[in-house]
Amino acid sequence: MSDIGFIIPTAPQFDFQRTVLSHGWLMLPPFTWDGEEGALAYAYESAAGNVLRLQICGAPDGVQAHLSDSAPMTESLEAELRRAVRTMLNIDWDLSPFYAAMRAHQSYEWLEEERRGRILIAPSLWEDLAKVLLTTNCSWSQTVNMCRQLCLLGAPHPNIKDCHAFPSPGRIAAMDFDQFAESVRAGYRSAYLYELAGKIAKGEIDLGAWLRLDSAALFKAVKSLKGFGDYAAGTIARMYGHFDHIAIDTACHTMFAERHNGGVKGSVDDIKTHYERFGPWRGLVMWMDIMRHHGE
DNA sequence: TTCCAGGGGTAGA
DNA sequence: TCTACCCATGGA
Repeated sequence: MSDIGFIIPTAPQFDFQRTVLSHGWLMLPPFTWDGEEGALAYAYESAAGNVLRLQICGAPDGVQAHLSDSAPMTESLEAELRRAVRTMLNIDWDLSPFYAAMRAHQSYEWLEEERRGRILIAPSLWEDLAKVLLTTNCSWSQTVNMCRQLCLLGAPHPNIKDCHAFPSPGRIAAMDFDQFAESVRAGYRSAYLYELAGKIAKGEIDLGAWLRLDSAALFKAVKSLKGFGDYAAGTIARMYGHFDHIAIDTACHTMFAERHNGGVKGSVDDIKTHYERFGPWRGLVMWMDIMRHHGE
């Protein structure tokens, strides 16, 4: 038990900042990112129903986490928070086989050198599903806006203004649909989101079981949800450690055209064919290509 | 005004 | 399986 939080040791290949910056998730509440301090914060709703502001920073040979709102840290809460941090940063991924496989390919040395490949996710699959749905068929700025509005429906922090946890499925399911849709302003996506929340709340979907599925089964399960197609299922699969699908969206098309296809837009089959050479790592290589391309 | 963004559902061939 | 057409929203 400690008021200053705890440290989770990490393997040498782990890079906190690279993980946080692995995609746009750090911009979506209840995450906030302080780039100058290198601190990631997350409004976390504990199993006991308390909303806490969890702050996570890089530390020598590990990551350090603490509650920035002086909330008391009990032993069981610390265990819960440790699990959440491990999940969010995908700390338990072993990327050694990925780096080893990529040594056979030219122009990808930077992956291992820069310890890239680890991806930031939410503490719950429900939250990631909801967020991925909010990336479909809209600009990124709209995704951020919709997510912000969605989060306002979550349980509020007791003494930090405008700080809410991500809304639980039950919290959404308990709302009137029209009120929900008017709050989130997610267009036709609102119905898909509301339906998903309802199914989880009623126990018709067990996302805990989904976490134990293999790549093909998880992909299929996500695609069975309304509003989730190849892109969304591939994105979720990638975030949960399965890289044998390519999540093709406009960002992928743009990157592929400019980086691999002489500025000409390629077909979906062109893209799939190009990445086949990376076998089970193809989905991760494609995403790293996007991130690399984006950073240039 | 039209187009489009980290797409996807559906009807009809 | 493939193709149109439709879907709410907000910024350009």
